[in-house]
Amino acid sequence: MSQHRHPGAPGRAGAVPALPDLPEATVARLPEYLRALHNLAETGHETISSEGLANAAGVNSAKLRKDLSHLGSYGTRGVGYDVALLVEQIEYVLGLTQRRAVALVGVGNLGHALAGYDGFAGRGFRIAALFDADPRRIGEEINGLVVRHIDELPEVAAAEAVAIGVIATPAPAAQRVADQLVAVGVTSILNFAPCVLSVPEGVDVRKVDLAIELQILSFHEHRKAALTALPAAGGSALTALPGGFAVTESQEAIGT
Amino acid sequence: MSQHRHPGAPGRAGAVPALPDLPEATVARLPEYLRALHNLAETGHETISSEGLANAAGVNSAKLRKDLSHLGSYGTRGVGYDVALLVEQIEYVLGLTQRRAVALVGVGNLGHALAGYDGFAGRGFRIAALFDADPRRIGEEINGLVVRHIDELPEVAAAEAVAIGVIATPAPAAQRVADQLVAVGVTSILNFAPCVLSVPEGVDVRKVDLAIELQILSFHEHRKAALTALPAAGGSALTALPGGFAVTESQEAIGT
DNA sequence: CGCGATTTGTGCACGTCTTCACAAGCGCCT
DNA sequence: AGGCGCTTGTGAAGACGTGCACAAATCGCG
Repeated sequence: MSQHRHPGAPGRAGAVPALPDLPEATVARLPEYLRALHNLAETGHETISSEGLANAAGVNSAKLRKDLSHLGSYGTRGVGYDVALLVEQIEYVLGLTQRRAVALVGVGNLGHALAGYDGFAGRGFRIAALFDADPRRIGEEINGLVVRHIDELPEVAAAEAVAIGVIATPAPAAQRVADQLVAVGVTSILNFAPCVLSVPEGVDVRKVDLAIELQILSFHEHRKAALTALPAAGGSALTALPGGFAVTESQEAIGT
Repeated sequence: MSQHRHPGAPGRAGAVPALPDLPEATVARLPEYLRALHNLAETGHETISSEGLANAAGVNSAKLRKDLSHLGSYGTRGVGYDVALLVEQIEYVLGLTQRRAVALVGVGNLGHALAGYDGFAGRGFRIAALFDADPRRIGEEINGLVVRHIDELPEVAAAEAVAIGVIATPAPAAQRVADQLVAVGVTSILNFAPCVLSVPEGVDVRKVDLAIELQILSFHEHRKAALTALPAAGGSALTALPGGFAVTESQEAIGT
């Protein structure tokens, strides 16, 4: 490789290929690749093939190569990818070269856990402040941070340059909190409340709903049970049949 | 509608249209529709148009109609959907007519929060048991459940008919736990540990990684900053340009 | 009873994502 | 130096998901 010195380095090196606009599906996978690469780096690998990285990240190797090709050509044919270089590239593209400040709103059950979760610091983020609306929670200290009242958001957000807001409140409070976050200039929100947020254009919202994940699993569980209960039936016959297949319900303990 | 009485009712009614195989994207949205429908039912709506439900669920109305059409025709033209009927249908398809037993492994920071989260009970699930490997945690009571040692998993899983496992352990322990869950017949796993699990075919794994969600947001944040910093530049010029656009980094507090 | 307003269900076209398969490139060994 | 094996990067094809736009169906009203 002719160019072994940071083709698109984050820091001061001039030649940044700016941001290619990546397919959204690719963006969603990059963090997984990054995690896998960090693991590989710790276990002493200096280079890794697409096959190897794909396995570590749980994806198809062709997909991985296409994903990485969108960032530019950082692999070497016959050898693989330089782990350190790739880490640097992905971190740059994801905007992780600076530690982003996160404001966490809602210090209930889940909020507590998030505030105490140490997985953030190691992955490019810093919880800058905790907020809640319940007076009884104000002043409480969690993991070295004091819980402040949500009305103090404007001052704190400005002082800490908060870029990302995390909502861990009950659903009824979430929209109001979202509005407050948007009002202080936050343009990215991670929403744990089970409700839809409406935000102005330009603000990104990602939603994580634990019950929804379980319900999706439940569907597949239901489906697997139905399939094992009707081993030979060829599908087509099932579509509109009125004859009762009440069986599908009873079968719960699966293959075992 | 000629057939207004539960065309594919869950319970004892015979004529179940079995499970149509839904597109995965549709399955992922059904829980959101379900939540919205429950809200609507509580606010007294008996019927709802695709437009109304789509708004409540945060999706396009055509998409919603197409999704629902996969379950069969449960709407009335000129009127809309019967809320109660639709709830029943979706709950049936998702396999929520029975309360599924969930085993939660790992009662650390996050596990504690999940164990205390009351959003599960109302949405079709029942946390049947808590497990951990740390002897200091065994015996602790959370939300009315006692933490047991992971080695007791086989007995408990059998007694409680556990169908779904939730892994909230640190990453290094996750694969081992997954193996143990699979060994006792669990075929659906929700994984909060930041690592890839390998499981036999037929076992479904869904992953939730908080840091990944933040990193995806970070990317968009990075991109938005880059765009506002280069308002007029027409994209094409940026692709390979060596001239330094170091600006892209500094711009943090967005629009506002 | 018929008509118009309303809303569902869907055919179609388009864009995105995935996967295969292979040429081009690279390093190593002889 | 040359050839061989390995791995990347990508063209092309197919699967999948989305959204428009409209025909078909239903209700309510005159």
